[in-house]
Amino acid sequence: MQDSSSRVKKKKEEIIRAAIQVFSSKGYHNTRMEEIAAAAGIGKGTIYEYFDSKLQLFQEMLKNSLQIYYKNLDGREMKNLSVAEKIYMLMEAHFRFCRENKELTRIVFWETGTIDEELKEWVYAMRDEKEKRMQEIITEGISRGEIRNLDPRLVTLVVIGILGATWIPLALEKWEIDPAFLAKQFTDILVNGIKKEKLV
Amino acid sequence: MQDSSSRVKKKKEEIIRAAIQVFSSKGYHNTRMEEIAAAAGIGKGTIYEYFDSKLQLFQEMLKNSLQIYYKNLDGREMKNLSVAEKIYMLMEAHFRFCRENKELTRIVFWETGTIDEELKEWVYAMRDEKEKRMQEIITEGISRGEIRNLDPRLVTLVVIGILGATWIPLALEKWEIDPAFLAKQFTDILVNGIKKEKLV
Amino acid sequence: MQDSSSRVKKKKEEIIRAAIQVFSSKGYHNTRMEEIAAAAGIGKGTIYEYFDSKLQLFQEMLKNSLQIYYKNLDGREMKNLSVAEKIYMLMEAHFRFCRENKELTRIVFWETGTIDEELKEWVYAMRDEKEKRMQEIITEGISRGEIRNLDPRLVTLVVIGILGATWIPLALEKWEIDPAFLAKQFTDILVNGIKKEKLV
Amino acid sequence: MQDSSSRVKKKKEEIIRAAIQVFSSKGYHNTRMEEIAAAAGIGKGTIYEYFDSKLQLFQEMLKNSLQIYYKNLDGREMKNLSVAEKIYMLMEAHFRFCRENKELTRIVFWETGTIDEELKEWVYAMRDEKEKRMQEIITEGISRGEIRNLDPRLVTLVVIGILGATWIPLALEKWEIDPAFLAKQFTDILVNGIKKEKLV
DNA sequence: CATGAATGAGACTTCATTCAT
DNA sequence: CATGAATGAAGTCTCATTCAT
Repeated sequence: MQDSSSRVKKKKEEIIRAAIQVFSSKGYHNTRMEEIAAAAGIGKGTIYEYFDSKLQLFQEMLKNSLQIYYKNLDGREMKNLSVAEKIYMLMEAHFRFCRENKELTRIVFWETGTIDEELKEWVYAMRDEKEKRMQEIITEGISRGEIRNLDPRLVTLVVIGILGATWIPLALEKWEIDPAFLAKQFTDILVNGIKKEKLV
Repeated sequence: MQDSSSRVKKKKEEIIRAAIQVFSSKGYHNTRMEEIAAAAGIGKGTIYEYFDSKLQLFQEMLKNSLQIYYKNLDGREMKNLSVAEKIYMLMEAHFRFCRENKELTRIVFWETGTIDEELKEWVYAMRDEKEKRMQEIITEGISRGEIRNLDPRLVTLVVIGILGATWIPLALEKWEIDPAFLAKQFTDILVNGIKKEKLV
Repeated sequence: MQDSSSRVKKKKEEIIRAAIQVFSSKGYHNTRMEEIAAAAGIGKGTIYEYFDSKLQLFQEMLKNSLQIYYKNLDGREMKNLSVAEKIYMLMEAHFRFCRENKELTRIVFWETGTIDEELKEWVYAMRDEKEKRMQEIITEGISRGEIRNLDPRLVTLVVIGILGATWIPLALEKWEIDPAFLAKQFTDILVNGIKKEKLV
Repeated sequence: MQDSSSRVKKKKEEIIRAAIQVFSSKGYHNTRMEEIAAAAGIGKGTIYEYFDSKLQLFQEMLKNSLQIYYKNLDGREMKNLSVAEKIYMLMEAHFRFCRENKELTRIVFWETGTIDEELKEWVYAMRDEKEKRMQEIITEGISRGEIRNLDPRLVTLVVIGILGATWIPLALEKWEIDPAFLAKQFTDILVNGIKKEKLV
């Protein structure tokens, strides 16, 4: 039972891997099930043994990818860090992910139009949670006196925006730039802007 | 001649208006020609009197929308303004556009995947030009001593990012916020970050 | 009354002339009503003032063409001629017609697939009558002792065949050959055979 | 490999068989893909697994049919025969084919309008070759002294004409006549002419 | 379990025909 | 009468999904 269950899980992962590859380069609507099957080295019909439909496969793959992405952001211990350090770590993790997982990145940031209501809710919830956590970081920074008294949502939008604008050159073009450097620069721009007291 | 030409132009505009409506809410692939025809209050075949194909209609509509958007950004005289003022005006124009043209906004920022090579070049050229103009603003600011010695591309990405992150709540959700206020806040965050000399 | 009737007839003839032109070069199914209208220098809708439908226009045109063709064959007085002379005259008339009316020729010999049952009957009747008249010539020749005791139908098929095989190079290619010479040769072959030495 | 390839070939043949049936009775333009599918006892989409388009199916079918027809004419050994005997054999083969393969005959002699440039060349080349071989027979007959000094092209046109005029009653009507008898008669007419009394 | 041949719903597009001007 | 813009029926083709092997 354990055995059969894990074998199934393995096969699903293989298919999802192939799906990421094809979906990310051609988009949902221009991808044919046959192409995914070919990329996975299996027969067309086999996909339907593991997924109900094209849409369900796409959504499972998207969920999967988002989990990997968000897990990547969450991975580190950030308890005792300053706001600047937290933002830096978030950005660095994002940029590195984009550079190292171009296909996943495209999936995560692109085709969010192709999702049905149920998944949409889940995706939005995930996004919201991410934003909420970031807002908490900002809010905490304000209350700790590290940050000027700004609307946390706006600051969050700036951070989200930076991430959203930067994945494109990183994942679509071949912008070979050090994620750490990039994060440092953006943090510098942002933090010196939102920091309450400027060092003289 | 004048007459017939302008009648055709008018009809094309009507169809494009309907196309914006439907495409922006359902996306390219989930939109059927029949729906656009219905939205335009005409018969299915009539669209083909004015456009060669679904793709061509989409592309003409996209080009149209982008022109309106970019024209909106360009509209103002900005010669003798400071960098901060220029950024403010840009943002304010963008936010107001997003609030007032939700459908157009979705078109402009969303479905850029569904474009053939020829149009892709045009779209990218337009985007690049926008980025370039922004970089020039930044670069000028640096040389004028208004801005710290930062990589202009990175600063540009922050601005683009802010615009790109903010259209979503403005055009998809009903975020009723004053564009001028929003622009002021973001400019404040950004400019105080990139400003060379900090007030003591 | 007379006036209006003759004006209508004139217009119909103009349209038919245009129809012959277009149909003969593109065939029935690849011809659009708009093309015929353009060739006639009138509006698309005007055709429908004079003809009920595309099919009816085609059929009227075909009938017209066939009448011209058959009239051309019939034109001469052949009472007191020998069989050989009659065959010669028939062939000569046919060949000349083909050379001088290439479009009509293509219509008459080509698209006979595109005719509905009613017209089909008419066309077949016309053909049959032509064959019958030829058979009569042959039969008369036999009874007169000019021709061997052959099955008139077979001889007729040979003549029909010669006409049917020869219109192609004459009307489709540019075979510039004298119709009289051609008719003379074929008549010679048919009447005398191709064998070199006749057994005494 | 062999297996799958031969299965595909078999299926294509089945579809072509159905296509011959439907195309030959309704013509290219009046035939719907669905009808061919129905005639083949398969679904509409299945045809597209084996042929790219309606046109391609038609052309492959036509090529196929022409090959069968021409192969049928070529089949026999004719080395040491007289011209008369060669013509007889050719005609007999043609007539028998028309009687036994009415549908194929209609295809071969009818719809040659619906072919694109590439295939047109092939069809014309095939036709030309057939005419050329016939001309060679005639030319040889002349040089051997069996035939009068006539233009071989004209004699060829007579033979082609006989074949072209005779397939119609054989394949469209139900002319139940012995092909051998028919060929004998036509050969007799052609070789000896129709004139009763030969001048000594 | 795996497969891929078969399927048919569904979308685009054409063009004969209509009808308001 | 003449027109051509508008129409929608009809036909081609695609591709997600099924199911017999």
